[in-house]
Amino acid sequence: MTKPRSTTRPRSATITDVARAARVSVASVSRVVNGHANVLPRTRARIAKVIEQLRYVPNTAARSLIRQQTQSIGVLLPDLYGGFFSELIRGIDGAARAHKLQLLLSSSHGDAREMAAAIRAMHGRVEGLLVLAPQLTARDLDGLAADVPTVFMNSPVTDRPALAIDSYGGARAMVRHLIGRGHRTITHISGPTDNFDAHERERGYRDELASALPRARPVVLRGDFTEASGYAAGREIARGARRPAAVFAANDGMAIGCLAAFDSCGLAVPRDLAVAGFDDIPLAAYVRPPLTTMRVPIVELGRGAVSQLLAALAAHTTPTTRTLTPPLAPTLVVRESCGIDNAVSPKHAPVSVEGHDAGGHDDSRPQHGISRPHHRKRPRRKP
Amino acid sequence: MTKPRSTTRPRSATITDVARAARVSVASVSRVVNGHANVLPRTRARIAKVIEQLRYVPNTAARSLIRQQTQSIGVLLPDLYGGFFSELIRGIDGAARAHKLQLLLSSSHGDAREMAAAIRAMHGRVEGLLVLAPQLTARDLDGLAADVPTVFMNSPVTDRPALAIDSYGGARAMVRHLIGRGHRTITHISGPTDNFDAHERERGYRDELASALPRARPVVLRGDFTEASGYAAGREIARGARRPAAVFAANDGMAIGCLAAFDSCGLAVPRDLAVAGFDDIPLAAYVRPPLTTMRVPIVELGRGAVSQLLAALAAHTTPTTRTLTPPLAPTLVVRESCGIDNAVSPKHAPVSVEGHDAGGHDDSRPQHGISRPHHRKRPRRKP
DNA sequence: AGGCCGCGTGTAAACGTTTACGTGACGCGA
DNA sequence: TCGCGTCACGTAAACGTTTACACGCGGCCT
Repeated sequence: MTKPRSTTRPRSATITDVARAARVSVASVSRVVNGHANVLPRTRARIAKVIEQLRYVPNTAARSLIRQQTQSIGVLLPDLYGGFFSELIRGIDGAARAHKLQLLLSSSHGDAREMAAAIRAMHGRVEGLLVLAPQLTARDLDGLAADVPTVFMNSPVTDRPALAIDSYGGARAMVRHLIGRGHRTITHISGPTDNFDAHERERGYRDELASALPRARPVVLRGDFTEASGYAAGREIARGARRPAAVFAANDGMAIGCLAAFDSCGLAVPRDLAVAGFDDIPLAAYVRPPLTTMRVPIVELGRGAVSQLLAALAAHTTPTTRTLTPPLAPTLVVRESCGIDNAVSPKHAPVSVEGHDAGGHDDSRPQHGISRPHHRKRPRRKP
Repeated sequence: MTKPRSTTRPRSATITDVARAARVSVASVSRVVNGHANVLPRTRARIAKVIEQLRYVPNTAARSLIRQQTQSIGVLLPDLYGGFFSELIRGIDGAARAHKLQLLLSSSHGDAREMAAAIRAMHGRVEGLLVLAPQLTARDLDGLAADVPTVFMNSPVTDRPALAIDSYGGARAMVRHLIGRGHRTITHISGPTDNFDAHERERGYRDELASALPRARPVVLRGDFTEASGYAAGREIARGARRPAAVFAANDGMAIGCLAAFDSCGLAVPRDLAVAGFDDIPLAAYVRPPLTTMRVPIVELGRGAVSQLLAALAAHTTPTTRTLTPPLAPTLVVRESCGIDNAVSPKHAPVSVEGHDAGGHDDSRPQHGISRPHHRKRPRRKP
């Protein structure tokens, strides 16, 4: 495959090389590199020139070793599939970059053992950890990353720093909305059994239903957050004897699968039944009909987690203290999939009619309301 | 926010601590840690026990320093928005994990200067680099990561190791397909001007059109790979005087935006006109109508790039040699958005009718043809 | 004029590993 | 019994930095 022109790469220049070439000690070079004040201008210039010539870059390992810090944080995710994770990483990456931190990424962690192994592998490489592990129980999490500062996201931890989306409240809000639109029978498509968010959303659905419509019976189909599982659930609903007035899926992917299933069965949304999702992934505004959903501040979740981690690090504390950061509230985004109000023009640009919190606008996420390319913040680079 | 129980974290155990506690030298501890043979079973056991007790983990920085290797690779992406990147990272992450490599991720690099800065920041932290920079020109790329082994993905490099998707060939295949279905006027929605893939796809469109329909005039609307820009282009097409028979968007996101626009203008796809995309992102099968597109082996692209990098590293060579790895060929995936053949059942599960290369199945990507949740490889963990 | 301070620069220790080499004990054949 | 090889283990150098401290020099104050 490759032409074997086997050129052995030369060892790159060290601080000693620079010192020798500039006829100074390594200390002075170090001072110049780190921008300390007490170096004579002409000495500094001479050293800088040599650095340039030799293309010297300080060895990170040596620096980490002596300084006892790595300038990087670790991110552990269960998976990378779907719109949620890329948005989350975008948020984390942005915040990390702003603080000049490198990001060590690791995904696909099923159970607690895999997660523990990944954490061990990061030991010493990172100052702290960001962990998203909704599939782990409180028991699993207990003592998991005990000796490295860690912020858990969307996890059932009670005694460690954490940051979560208010899935429960969001689900209640959505059910309330659906009931407010007159839907009396609402079926829920839930996420994986072992998933904390899935559990919270289902709980919100059940609670709101019980409190607002005490006589209605909850109906739950189990999915796994994929479009395919939503599709399967949709087929089942369409075939079923008593078709519900509305379907509330625990995430947008399943809602979209559900839309596809209904379409394939000849059911029209929202005419025959309503469909709602959760997360407001970027594509939710572009499916047909546009999807009513709960917008989750994903990018903020990432940013917030980084901030919290930095706070813990700055305090030089073992962050075993429970932070009181309130969960991030999702906001209702009303689109056509649940029926459109008389007033609102039904067939126009995929503009979101914002719910409660119109102020919670996330400026780092591509807007999908505005359609002209030149209105966009910055052009995307890849398909 | 946090209860300020300011517990200063104890310095974690070093190899010296272990050696002292086990009453051996550091050398023996090192031997045990690294699984060398020449240590007596009972000594080994004693040391292992102490390691356990002290929860000793070798300091990565020190190890990197002495071994001159970091066990990690860097990944540089222009952005993280959209289904393409998360799939790519999935592929890279999987391959990296298989080789016990850590992943250092950095995104949002607009121009060559930002990219160079990011590369400098990774110097010494990584063994090699994976760079996806379709927005950089050959000039920009020249000498960019000169002293660290690098594999470029989808970039116009000629003298460095690289791995690319055959965007040009894919575009030609898609146009050929559209023409084969009888469409005589085909409009192209292209990607950003400065994007290599966008350029290649447009070139493929133009060339195939010129060769198969010499009398047809190419029509190109410029987008930026976002759904919003596809939506805008779709509105423009719908409003235009001479509506084309088909629209070929340079990626799926724009095609989906386009579908939304047509729907909002009362145009039916594929009845009134056909729409095709590129990439086959997971959601392409779930929009209405399901999207005909070119499936790009994204996960393989990631895996392949890792393999190539490892090969370069193993050879201890400066990989300034041009690898002859052929570009990865996309495969045509025919769905309903371009009209369905008489034979094929039009309204059923969103099954893809595979094009040429039915063998090129990617087993690590969630299948969207199979709808039952328990058929899935593994459950997804997060919304 | 002598002492002191400040400043630029150099020396060397330290960070936590890995590993080449040395050392002593032990077994075995001559 | 002596010599040699093998084996377990220890000693210390090396990796490339940062930084506390030492040092020498010049200028200012008394």
